[in-house]
Amino acid sequence: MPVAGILLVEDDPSVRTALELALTRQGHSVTSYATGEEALDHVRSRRPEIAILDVMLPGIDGVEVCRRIRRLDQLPVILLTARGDDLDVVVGLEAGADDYVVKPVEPRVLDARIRAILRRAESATSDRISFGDLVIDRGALKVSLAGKEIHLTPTELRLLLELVRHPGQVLNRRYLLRVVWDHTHVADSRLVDACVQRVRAKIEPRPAEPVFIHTVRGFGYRFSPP
Amino acid sequence: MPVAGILLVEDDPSVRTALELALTRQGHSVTSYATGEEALDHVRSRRPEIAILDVMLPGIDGVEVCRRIRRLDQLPVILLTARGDDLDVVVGLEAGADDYVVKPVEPRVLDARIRAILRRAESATSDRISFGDLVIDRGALKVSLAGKEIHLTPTELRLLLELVRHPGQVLNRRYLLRVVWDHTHVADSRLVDACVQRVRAKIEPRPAEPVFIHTVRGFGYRFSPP
DNA sequence: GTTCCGTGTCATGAAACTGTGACATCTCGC
DNA sequence: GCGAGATGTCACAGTTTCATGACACGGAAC
Repeated sequence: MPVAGILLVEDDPSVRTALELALTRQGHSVTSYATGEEALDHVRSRRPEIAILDVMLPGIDGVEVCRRIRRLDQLPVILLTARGDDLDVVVGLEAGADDYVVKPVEPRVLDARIRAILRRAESATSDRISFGDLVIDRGALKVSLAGKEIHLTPTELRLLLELVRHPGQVLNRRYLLRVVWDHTHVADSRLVDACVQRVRAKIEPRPAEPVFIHTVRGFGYRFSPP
Repeated sequence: MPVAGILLVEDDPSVRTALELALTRQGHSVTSYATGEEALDHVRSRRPEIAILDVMLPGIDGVEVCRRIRRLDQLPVILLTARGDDLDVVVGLEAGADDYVVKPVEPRVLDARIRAILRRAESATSDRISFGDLVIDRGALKVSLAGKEIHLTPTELRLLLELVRHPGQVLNRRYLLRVVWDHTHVADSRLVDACVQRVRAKIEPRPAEPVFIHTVRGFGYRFSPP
């Protein structure tokens, strides 16, 4: 795994120092700033591999920094949001963030997310990803199973792609509703379940015993290759 | 450290046997083949955790096997190359190998490389913590003991995660009721105890003498690794 | 208009989960 | 050793959660 050049933006000095220290210990090379302006300069001149932005910043806030970074570069971005601030998540993802992490964050968790995203960014050069018989072509938006092409509807495809984006991770229904469907939906609904069933019916050899999309009772669904 | 399912491909029977024996002794589970074709079949059907490929093979050579494995899966690959053959190394890394080892190889060295790569692969996708034999993956919401996956129900999992979040600290029943259950529960019941008992039954080798979740009489429970 | 497709909702039944309370067992102070 | 209080153990039924299939609605294609 490559040692990453990380750009960290966090205005609280104690949090910033703590994170910088922790990430350095994990083997990353970190540069940190307190404001978005400095960070944007850094992106332009130094080309870091990944940016970690606190959402609440003086001056330009983290989401706006994320948006401007997107205009400059394909740099992966992780947003740090205050606990339970759902709105931030929606806006952040819309601004093009690759992931978000709720503060206070454990260094171990942040490190895991960084590595996952870097790995994802690495493998994103090839638009095709395969899990055994299942091949997903993200460029052509085509899915095939054992060489045979499978037709997925737009919603089904978005759901599958979102699950595949986080292989092995459990994604809960609220998150899926927000990301796969648009913003405001009734929380209590079996909509996600129904869509998962539809995808399973198409990609699972035996939908009753799924090998790709697993149900995690009480939490959500997890994509993990057989 | 997890016991790895290793796929070994080496056409020289004496080298193959020697390596297989050595790796098995180090605690790995090894399957070996003499040709790339058999190996690819194995990857498709059995999903090993890591592949070790000799570069010089009859039929499809090791580098090509590596390339094809890459198309199938994100499986880590170690290439075995003959001494001093620089060209192989470059080609091998281009084919997507994670590491290469020069023959003749000392089992101890090979084992170290294997463990390093597995550790990397492990921490790359998910955040997990381990306490001895007990491994808790908070991203995948999976718990395993001595490599064997353990199924916990939602409440059991929430309880365990809460205890693990505060290792070494005593958490009282009122606190656990509030955090793990929804605050609307009577303080005086055997609820917490029953749930702790259920978790113990699953993760403790000998539930009667717990090594993970300890009872602190009069106060509550404490998670502390053995 | 009609037809077809995509999608959200709902009813149903099966399976899994969980609170409860009775009772057993343990621990500690005496 | 005894007793009281604390904790462990267990079974079971009510509840929750999910899979499944049917259905209705709206929009796009024709």
